[in-house]
Amino acid sequence: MSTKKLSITFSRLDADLNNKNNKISLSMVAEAAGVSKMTASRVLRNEGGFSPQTRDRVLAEVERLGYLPNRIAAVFSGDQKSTFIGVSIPDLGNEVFTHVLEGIDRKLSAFGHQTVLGMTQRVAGEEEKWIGTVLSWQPAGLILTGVSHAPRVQQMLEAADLPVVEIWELSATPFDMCVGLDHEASGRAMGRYLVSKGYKHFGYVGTHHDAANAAAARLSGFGEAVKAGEGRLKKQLLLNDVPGFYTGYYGVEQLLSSAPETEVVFFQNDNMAMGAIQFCQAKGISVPGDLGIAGWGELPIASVLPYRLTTVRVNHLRIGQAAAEKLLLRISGDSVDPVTDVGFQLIEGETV
Amino acid sequence: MSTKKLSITFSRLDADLNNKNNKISLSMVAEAAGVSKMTASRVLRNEGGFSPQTRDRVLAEVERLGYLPNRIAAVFSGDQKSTFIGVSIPDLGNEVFTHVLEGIDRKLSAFGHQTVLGMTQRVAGEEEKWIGTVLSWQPAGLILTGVSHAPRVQQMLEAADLPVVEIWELSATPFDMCVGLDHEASGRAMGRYLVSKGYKHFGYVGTHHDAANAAAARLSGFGEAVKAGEGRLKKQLLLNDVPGFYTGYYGVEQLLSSAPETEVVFFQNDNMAMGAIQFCQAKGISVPGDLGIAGWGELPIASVLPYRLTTVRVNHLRIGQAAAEKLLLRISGDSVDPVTDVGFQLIEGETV
DNA sequence: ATGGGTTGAGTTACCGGTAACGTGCCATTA
DNA sequence: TAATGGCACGTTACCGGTAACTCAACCCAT
Repeated sequence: MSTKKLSITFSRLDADLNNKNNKISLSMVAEAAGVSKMTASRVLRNEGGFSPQTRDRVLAEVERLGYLPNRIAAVFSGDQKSTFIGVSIPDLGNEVFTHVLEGIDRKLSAFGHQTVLGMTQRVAGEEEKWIGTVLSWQPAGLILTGVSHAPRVQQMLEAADLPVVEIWELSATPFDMCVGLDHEASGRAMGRYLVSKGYKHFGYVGTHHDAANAAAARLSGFGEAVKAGEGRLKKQLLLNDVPGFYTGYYGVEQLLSSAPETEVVFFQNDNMAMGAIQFCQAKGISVPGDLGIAGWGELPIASVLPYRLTTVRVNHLRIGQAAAEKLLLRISGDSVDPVTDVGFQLIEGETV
Repeated sequence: MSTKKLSITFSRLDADLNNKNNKISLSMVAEAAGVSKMTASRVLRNEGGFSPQTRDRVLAEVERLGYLPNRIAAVFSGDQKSTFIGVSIPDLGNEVFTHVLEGIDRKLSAFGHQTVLGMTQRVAGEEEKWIGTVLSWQPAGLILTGVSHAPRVQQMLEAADLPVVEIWELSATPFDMCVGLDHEASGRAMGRYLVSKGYKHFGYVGTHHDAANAAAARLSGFGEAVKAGEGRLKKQLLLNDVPGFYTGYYGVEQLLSSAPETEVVFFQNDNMAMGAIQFCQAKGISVPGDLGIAGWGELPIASVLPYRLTTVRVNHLRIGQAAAEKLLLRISGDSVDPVTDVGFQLIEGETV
């Protein structure tokens, strides 16, 4: 009996004096409720092994003291994994990825996970650095944009041994799991469609920025289809700038001045295509009469046009959701189909 | 000497057998390098108190074993704060906030912090729940959108005792710090401008969604200016939908059918204004001849129009950057001006 | 030769939780 | 009645680092 009292006294000192911050800890709650912190822990995790009265006393003290659990400590002690999911996307300026991100975060947060953002690929080597940092926080999983990573990234991911979803591009041999679409096929589809429309002289305007690999794959598929259709891809313009309205505007201007015989231009994305349309309006070039214009990615913004933009529809939100779903399934131990192809859809608009 | 060997042997057992995951821990590195883990810790933090030879041996083992530090443990042991910054924004669908977020993340990541995303305000009470969760991760600071929070949120923030920046709206008495603009003044400015253009019959179309308080403040300022200018704000339409093209399109249709005498409409944002312009084009209503249209927020997308949209320019990126800067300053202990007004600028376009 | 400061370590205790195990107490049951 | 078992807790040890302290060796000045 006397030992017990001594123990309580010590516990009080421990709980009240030793916390550096003035935060309420579990032992303080436990002490206030007159139980051991293990019992308090059991109550909070609803693990069983306590009486209703004890439960009520503990919960009352939690409420009264405004106790907030320290998840850092819990992770540290427990299963060694946090509820963080690291999500790396190249850029938020690109509207496409904001939709992907939204899809991801909606799904993740619904299941008690937190998105830790990483805007990488603006600078080379940034992804590698970011992955190192985020791994040091013991995340439950990662979602990475793109399928090509630095060799050291591969190593780190293997060592970390956690679920990883690569999104945007598709890979037959993903590192772990993969959600995206066949960009090359989408470019090919657009190429074939434009060939079928009778065009002979093709142009392409894109950038070096962005998820460049995916765009390059689209261009490759496009070029292939054009060649197969006896057309000529006269000019491929790759600007060193972000893909947006302005790059589209000036890109098409530049392309037309060096290859005026171009009949139709395929753009890296809808934003650029719309910049081009604005250029044509400003210069009195009729679309599609004088010049055909095709975009990629079907942004809702394109609906501002009085006519429908010819483009490729991709369900961005679904990419994000599917990626998050795969990750959650893997985390909960279910077996998961490693590759999901969300596909694409050619939108036959009125600009070609 | 024999004691030391024993200690090493024990340490090996400890390091190799006791780690649940197969991860490399600091003690394993230390053991491999033949030093204590404290020394290894000193080397890794470059804290001094070790010889160059020891340093090299430790770093070599770090490299060889692919050691990744466990920040969770470090935070737990050390100063009890992580490098996480919780960022709550209402919605990524709204392009405005993606720019804010980009500004935040760029700045934060440059200083070694991680953005933990929270998409709240879609559902009431969501913010409160999110704050509880994110606080349990011992973040270094928070950035919250909006200045009105649930009472429990106030309590939790006070208890957590960390830097908080409220963004978007301005508050004379912020919880801690504040970056934004005077939405009411911006609405008033637009109202005055439209009055000065000779309009008498005004309309407004917005939504209940979104950072509703800010939009409501704009409407309030707008209505005040209209009244002061002897104009009449005939119709205020508040839709229960997300503010975007479609809501703009159908909103203006609905407004005109119930108040056809309206001469000019102020929209909650540029997206809606552009939807309205599309409606007008489709219906043969001349802008600004038959109907004036004004937006808010100056989205780059508005540059697609052959004429410039009358709107209010806000430097979204700068809001994010300024918020991040304030937070970083506070974290590093500097004194910070609690309120930053990023201002706004009326863009006199060609749509009124 | 002695004392004091510096240098390069090692030792101990602890952060706030949780897993694993131990321990009274009471109700059953053989 | 004694053995048994389950319930409601308490104890201990530990996660992977770091702060604070200790300690031996060495250098230099007295």
